[in-house]
Parts: sequence; structure tokens; C-alpha cells
Amino acid sequence: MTHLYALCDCNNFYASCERVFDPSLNNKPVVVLSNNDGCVIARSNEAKVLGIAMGEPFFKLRHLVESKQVYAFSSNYTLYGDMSNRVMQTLSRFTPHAEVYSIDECFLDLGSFCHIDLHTYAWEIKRTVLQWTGIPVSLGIAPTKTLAKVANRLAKKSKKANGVLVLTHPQHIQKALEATPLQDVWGIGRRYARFLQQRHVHTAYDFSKLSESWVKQHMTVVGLRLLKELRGEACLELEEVASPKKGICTSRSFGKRVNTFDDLQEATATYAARCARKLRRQNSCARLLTVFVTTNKFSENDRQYYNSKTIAMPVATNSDIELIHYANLALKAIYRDGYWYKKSGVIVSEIEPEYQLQLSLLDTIDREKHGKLMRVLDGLSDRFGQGIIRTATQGLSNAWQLKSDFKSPCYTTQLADLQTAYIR
DNA sequence: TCTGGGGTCCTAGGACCC
DNA sequence: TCTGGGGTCCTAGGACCC
Repeated sequence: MTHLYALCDCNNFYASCERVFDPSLNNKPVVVLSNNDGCVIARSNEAKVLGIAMGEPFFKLRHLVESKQVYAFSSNYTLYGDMSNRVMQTLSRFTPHAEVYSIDECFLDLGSFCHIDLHTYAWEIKRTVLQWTGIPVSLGIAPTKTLAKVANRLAKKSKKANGVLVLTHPQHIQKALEATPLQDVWGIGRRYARFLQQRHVHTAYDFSKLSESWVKQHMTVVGLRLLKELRGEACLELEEVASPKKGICTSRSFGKRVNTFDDLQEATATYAARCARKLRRQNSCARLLTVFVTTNKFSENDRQYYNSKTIAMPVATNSDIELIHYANLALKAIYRDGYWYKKSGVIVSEIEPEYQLQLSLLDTIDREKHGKLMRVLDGLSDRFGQGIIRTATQGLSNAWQLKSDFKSPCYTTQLADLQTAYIR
């Protein structure tokens, strides 16, 4: 049985999402900013042409935004998440086997579609997604996932391909590998790229010609798998069911630095509640909870402090109330007066399925009651937005809240924002 | 002044066991 | 005085991804 994978990738996803609800942005340079409006994390093609780099600090292009040469948006993950679901739903109509690989990418197993005209089918997918969701996508099709990634990249780059490239013939595959710089191969990061370039390996094709033993010796089994994938031997399978996460982290830099315990506590409690929500989504509980705090390491004037504290909880939990309680204890243990804090975070680990908990004889908590409360809480959050109901510890202060000066409405998920959309 | 956040997998080396 | 060999578990750190 021949393997055949398609990688469907949304073009400039976050920027495209903003455009769906404001078509006046079409053909204009659009950028989307990281949390706290710090730096650029997504760019429309027009913004790329202007030379705006990925990760560029926002202050460097503020003048372009003020003179309306570039349109900037704070990131709106509620909107992007919902648009992503729509795209994935649409894609699932085209194959029974799909893997949502990231918020803007999906692998499709087309193994049983060998007999049809793949190029035509890919165009049908592309057209349908655009029509149903407003999001432009590109498709690369090849015998392995890694080659599908190669195909997808070229599909985007090449004018002739115009967003769809099928790589099934060996000559086409070789040409594609020759046209792919080493550092653009999926699985080759900066370190390996530098290491290999020193050894005169410059393209994906050069890499595919290396010996298996050499690659394994210098790049572990991960490199070896990559080598085989590029040679057309499928080593990476489609992962249709996302496996539960082994660690969950919620952390943010604050909108401005804070120095009181109360502000830090509100932020940390809020992050603990988000971790709890993420745990409940995947029906699991965590045994360990870690809190960390840090000052701004970029600031040369501030005194620096970093610390973290891990607590083993008596019974694994996913309750807001419990996680916030332990997060508070951990924070108290590491908080020191006299520092300007810039970031804190909560990590939960040792994650177990909700239904097979190791209970403790000394457990004093009514877990059933907590569970019911949390289900009500989640229902309200779904309807009215995250954080609409919260514990007192999470507070109402906004000293630490994210800076988000250019945020678009959550057009697709919040009633009030939907009304805004109609008025526009 | 401003410089993101959240993950995974693999390996080496130490501790410990029989 | 010579000085085995296998296994597991854990952790830290490196590399990568979007």
C-alpha cells in the first residue's frame, strides 16, 4: 500500500483571520502581534514584501502603523482558535483520516485516493476551504509527511504551483529537494543547519545523499528518520487522536512590571485556573504543580530574580479551587519583596486520566462537589467568555493584565462582538 | 520604553538493583 | 588481588516544532 499524505497549511493564518472580518484589509500589509503587543508573529504577503521580519519588535514599525502603511492587530487567540476549528471541520469532509497538527496545519491521509487525480482533488479542497471559511490554504502532497512539508513550502513559493503541489514522481521529488535549502527542512533547526553546512550540506537533496550511519551518529534516530522520510520511506504515521499532554503550562509576561504580592498572586491564580481548565478539557488531573516568577531579564537596571517551587499535591486534581490554593502556597514560598516582576507561570505535570485517580485515605475534599462546580463554571465560560466567573484570589486588578491595544472583536464567539460585526 | 508562549522527543549520565 | 553484566528509573539538557 502506498502512503500518500497531504499537508494543508493556512496562508499567513492569523493575518488571514483578521481579514475575513474586515475585507478592507485585503491587499494591504497586515501584521499580528505577540502578547503584550511585543513583536510581530504573523504577516500578510504585503507585509513580508515591505521587509517586516518575523519576530520584529513592534516599536520598530510603529511609525508605519501610525501612517497607515501597515495594519497591526493584537493577537486574538479566541478568534483564531474558532477559525481553525472551522477550517479543520471543512477538511474532514475530504478524508476520513486527518491529523490536526497545529492551529493552522493539518495532515490528510490520502492513501486510498491514489486512483483519482490528486491535483484536481487538492484544488477542490483549497477552493472549498476558502469558500466556506474565508481562509486561503496551500496544499502539498507526497509519499511521506516530511516530503508533504517540502511540497507545501514550494506550493506557496512557486507562482506556477499557485498553492498546490503534488510530488509523486521521483524526478519531481528530486527537483523539489534540490530547491529546498537545508534550513527549511522540517526537523532541521538552526543548530543542525549550521553543523551540516560546515560539512557542505546545503540542500535537502545534499542531505538525502548522506549515509544512514553517519546521520544516526551525529543526529540521533531523529535525524535518521528524517533522512528516510526525505528518501520517500514513510516513518511518521498520521496521529489522528491527539494524545493527552504530559505537562501543561500557562505563563505570561505582564502588561507592565509589578512589585506587590497581591498583583503577583492574582496573575498566578488566574494562570492556575487556566491550567485547571486545560486539564478538564482533556479529562485529566495533575499531581505536581510548579509556580515560577521572574524579573525582566532584558532590563539592565532592575535587580534580577528567578525562582520556582514545585508542590506534590496529595491527590491529583483539575479543580480551579485546589490548584489555586497550591499555587498560592508555592508563590508564598518564592515571593521576595523589593523586585519588579515581569512574568509568572504555572506548570502542572504528572498528569493522570480523570477516571483512574489514586485516591488518598486522608482526603478531606468532596471531589464530586468540586467536579459539579467546575462543570457549571466551564459552561458559563463557554457562553460568556473565559474568566467571567472566578475565585476571589484571581481578583479584579488589571495591573498585570496583558497589553493588547489593537485587538479585533471575537466576531465568531461572543454575542456582543458579533453585534459589533454587524454594525460595521 | 518596547523584545511571545506552549509544547515534544531524545540522549547521557548517575543512582540503584540483582 | 582480581574486578561482571545487565537492567530500570530519573533528571538535566539539547534539539526541534508551531
